[in-house]
Amino acid sequence: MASPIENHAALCERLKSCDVRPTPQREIVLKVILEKRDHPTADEIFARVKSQLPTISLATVYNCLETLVQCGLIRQVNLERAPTRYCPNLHEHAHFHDEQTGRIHDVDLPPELLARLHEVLPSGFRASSVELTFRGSAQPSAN
Amino acid sequence: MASPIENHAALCERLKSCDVRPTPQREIVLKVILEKRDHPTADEIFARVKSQLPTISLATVYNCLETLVQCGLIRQVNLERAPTRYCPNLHEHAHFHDEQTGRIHDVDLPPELLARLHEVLPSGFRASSVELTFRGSAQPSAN
DNA sequence: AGTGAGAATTAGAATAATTCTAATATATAA
DNA sequence: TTATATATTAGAATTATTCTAATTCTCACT
Repeated sequence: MASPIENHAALCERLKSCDVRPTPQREIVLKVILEKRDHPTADEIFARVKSQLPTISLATVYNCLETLVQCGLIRQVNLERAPTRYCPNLHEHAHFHDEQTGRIHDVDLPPELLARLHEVLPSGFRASSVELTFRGSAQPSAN
Repeated sequence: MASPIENHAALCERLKSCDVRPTPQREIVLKVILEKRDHPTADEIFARVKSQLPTISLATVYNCLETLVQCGLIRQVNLERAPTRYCPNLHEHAHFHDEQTGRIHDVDLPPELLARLHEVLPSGFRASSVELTFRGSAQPSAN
């Protein structure tokens, strides 16, 4: 049902393919993010990782997250002034921030719409990434 | 050339029309934001305001900014983990964050594109606001 | 014009996410 | 195996922002 459970070898491969040394810490940080399709904060990730590797420090979690974001294995989501959240979904997508519940939902972005977005840029502007965030409320229609 | 200089009466009117008490502090905070088309941080606003009202405190600047954002007289821009910035431009627009210079540029959004964006939301999702941010570099073509 | 009640301002302390520091441990190439 | 660069660690430091509690102001009503 959920995303496939990444095993040790697969996780190492992912890291190595990005020229990142596969340390146990990085591996577990990546694993806990991939195995749940939510948007945890560094603190939440720290808690999840700690249950499997109790000696890890928060600073390491931050270091690992920075590395993983830099090499594109996870994404970073910044909403308002709230703590940074991390996102396993690498497809092009927007975020919907439900103001009632605080929950974050992924919203798929059709490629052609993404292309349209880039077209609004004045000449001379080249964007390497776009961030799109909706704020509002989601009816619990049939979730 | 720049935006029209708001005088005392006009600024008061703006505030009153939002059911906000027109205090000298709010008036000057609003004024310094309106009179320059950039995206200052609270600290920068504090500095600008202080030269005209040296007794103002940073807490008041934060309070004023919160009030002005809430009543829609200015906008808030959150980029990455950087300090919140404030924006006098109330037209629908996106932000382009130049990674080289750190500068923020406003990018106009055609209303029909804005409408298209709302269409990607699954049924049951109602967005009250959209935030669109590009990150990249801007050629200094003919700025 | 004077007054009272609620609202705004103030200085400084408190908070909280994140980054830094410097010492120790680990991974990998030679 | 060993050297070297890289990663991890605990805790201190930083920094934007919020909170606190005392003071001052604004404005509706006399």
